[in-house]
Amino acid sequence: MTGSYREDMWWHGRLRCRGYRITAGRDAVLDVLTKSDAHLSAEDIYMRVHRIYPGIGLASVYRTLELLAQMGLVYKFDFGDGRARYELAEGSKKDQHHHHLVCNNCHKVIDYNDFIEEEVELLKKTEKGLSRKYDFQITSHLIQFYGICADCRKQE
Amino acid sequence: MTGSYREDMWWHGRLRCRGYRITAGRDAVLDVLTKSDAHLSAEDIYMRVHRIYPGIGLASVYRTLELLAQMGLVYKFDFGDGRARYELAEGSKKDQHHHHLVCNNCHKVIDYNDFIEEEVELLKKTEKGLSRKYDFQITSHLIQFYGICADCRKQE
DNA sequence: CATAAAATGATAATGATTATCAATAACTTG
DNA sequence: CAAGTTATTGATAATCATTATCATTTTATG
Repeated sequence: MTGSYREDMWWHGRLRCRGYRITAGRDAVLDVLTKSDAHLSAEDIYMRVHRIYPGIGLASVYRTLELLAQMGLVYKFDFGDGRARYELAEGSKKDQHHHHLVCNNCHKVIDYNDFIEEEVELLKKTEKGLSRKYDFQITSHLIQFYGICADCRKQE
Repeated sequence: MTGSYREDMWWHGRLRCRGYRITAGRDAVLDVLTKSDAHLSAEDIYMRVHRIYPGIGLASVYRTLELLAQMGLVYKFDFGDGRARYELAEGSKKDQHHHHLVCNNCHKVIDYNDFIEEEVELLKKTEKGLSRKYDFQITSHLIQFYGICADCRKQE
């Protein structure tokens, strides 16, 4: 009944309609991102993609991630360990909106979605106000908390 | 009447009590940070410090900034242009608490403090809740909005 | 299938940040 | 205040994530 609709192909239209082409490498990167739930670096992604599509080069992974981030399909984060981390934007998957708790010591990241409704509500309002006041077209936001995780506190 | 108290020496105690030494280089870096109101990169700071204290090396600027950030006297930001940006933590100066609006295109940064009271209030509450739930000692937070500034929108 | 344009892989280049290490300066103690 | 201990420094080499280059291969299209 569902015809030829493929759940894992939702991004094809998004790419196509902007003139980008569908390639095996891009498919593989998105596949890895869809199936992983955590904060992968470009190299993490490269290694995972390499297993299912050995032909891919690291540069293409970077290029794809850059493109997807530009399009808003992927979020790019800096958790302070010297390399960017990527995750699929929500809306595309089971994932719910969440923010991050980052350990300044071991750089571990905890996802949380407590208080998210209130946060998002306030952010929406703030966004609207800032947009008008500063004539700025806001497309996204970032909230993170920093500190020391339980494990790191024990060790000292 | 104010005796020998020097407004520009408030950080000496903070360093001393942790066993760090007061040096001309550190003084100069803090001086530059205190007098500047914008988002300087390490090299920006190096160049400005170099004018008043030519002996300093770039590595020392990096080391000092790292130290100050570690101590919480300085905030370190990533605005997406490939280099870290630093500003003096508030509390030390005229500066008021503010957050940032970052242009994804030209990487310009606008400071704002509209809605700050509400934001801070919510953050405080969230912080408390997260601390308990995840056994995480939170020391700071980050909020940024991203989008396209008015100038960049005109140009396209 | 032929064509034009986009995308790729391999790799060199870039550039911010860090590590190294001998020399120097800051604090401490007598 | 001199001597000693140790943190700090400057110069520079090393690191390493990310980008640029470019000849070659793929993709989409008619």
